[in-house]
Amino acid sequence: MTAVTRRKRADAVRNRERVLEAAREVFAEGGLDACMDVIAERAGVGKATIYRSFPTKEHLIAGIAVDRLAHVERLLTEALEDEDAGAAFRRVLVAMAEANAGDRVMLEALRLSATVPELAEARQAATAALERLMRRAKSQGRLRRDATPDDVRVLLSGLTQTLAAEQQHDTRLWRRYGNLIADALGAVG
Amino acid sequence: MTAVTRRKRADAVRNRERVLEAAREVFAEGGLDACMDVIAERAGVGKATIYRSFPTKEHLIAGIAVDRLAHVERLLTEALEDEDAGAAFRRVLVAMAEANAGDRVMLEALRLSATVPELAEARQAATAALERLMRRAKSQGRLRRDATPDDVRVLLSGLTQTLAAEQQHDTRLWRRYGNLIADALGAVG
DNA sequence: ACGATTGTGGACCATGCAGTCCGTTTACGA
DNA sequence: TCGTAAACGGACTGCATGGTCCACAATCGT
Repeated sequence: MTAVTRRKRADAVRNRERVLEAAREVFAEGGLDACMDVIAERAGVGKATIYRSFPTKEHLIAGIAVDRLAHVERLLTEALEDEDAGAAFRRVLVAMAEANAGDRVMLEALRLSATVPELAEARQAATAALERLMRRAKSQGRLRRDATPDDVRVLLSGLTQTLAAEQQHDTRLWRRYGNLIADALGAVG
Repeated sequence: MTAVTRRKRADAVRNRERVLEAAREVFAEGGLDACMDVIAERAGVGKATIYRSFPTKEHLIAGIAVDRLAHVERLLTEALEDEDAGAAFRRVLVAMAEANAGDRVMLEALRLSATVPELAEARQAATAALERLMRRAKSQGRLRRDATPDDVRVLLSGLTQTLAAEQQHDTRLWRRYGNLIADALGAVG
């Protein structure tokens, strides 16, 4: 019963990273329907190895989404420092749209937050940050008063799915749509 | 060699209609991933019967999309009669958003227009009508000059996929987003 | 250096689904 | 009414894919 705690083996850690990276790429290219064999191959790893780090495909997807959400939250938190909340809001929207060029995973994956608590938590945090930024922009009269974080999610998510499914990689296009959405929500900036 | 032309059997015609109706319902509820067995069951028909009218699943989907596109084209053509093209444009957008509540098929199906010529044709016609309406709205200064029919498609399509996937049935919500998109494109009306 | 233990990979299994086959049934025309 | 050709339905096939198993290999603590 001497519970000797051994640290995780080096190859295991390395492979987990490789899998995540490969999954990001493959899902970005082919959507969430991409199959596990392809990811394993791209990662240069057996299929079973994936399942040692992620119990199901959904967990793998959620893992990626959690990372991206954390990134978005960081963006939002920084944006809160900006004097001009309207401009900051628009900037974040455009940045998110740009970042999602070729990455259709995150917003599509949010439906898993019912299944994966870790994801639900990350989502909660990001939403809260967005909420704060939007409140500030409204108080400065730079945002439609009835605009909600959910509006952002719905409009961006749809945009992402559609453009990504069409293999659209032109960054200017994504930036343009980011701005259109900002316009829709009445962000002056 | 006496080529006696017999008219199609009544049950065949009836079943084709039933299949289309069932497919519309099932796809609307579960998305295009819904499987053929379910559609057959819902239509009260054997699976093979579906394949007698539609050679592949894609053709079935395209069949539905063609109908809807024809409807949209009618809407657009009527809208062209309106004095105020800006208001008419907004009205059509909202109508399309409303009509797509619970029906995620049409815009998602457009990618099949490469495969099914009939669909490509219907799409072409609808796009042309939309183009005319938008040109008119621009000339009246009621629409952003850089707005394109493709913008409408991308924004609406995304919206549809996202809201429908979330089983959102509140019509007011769809109407609201239709208006948001109209705002994004600078439709004054 | 070496044994205990953790990790690996690819063959394997189970499942779900698009599409086909064929013996049976039904509508049409005379 | 009756013969025939068209239509039917559900069992069946083939395939793709998520997930598991286990004999073997790499790693870590001593």
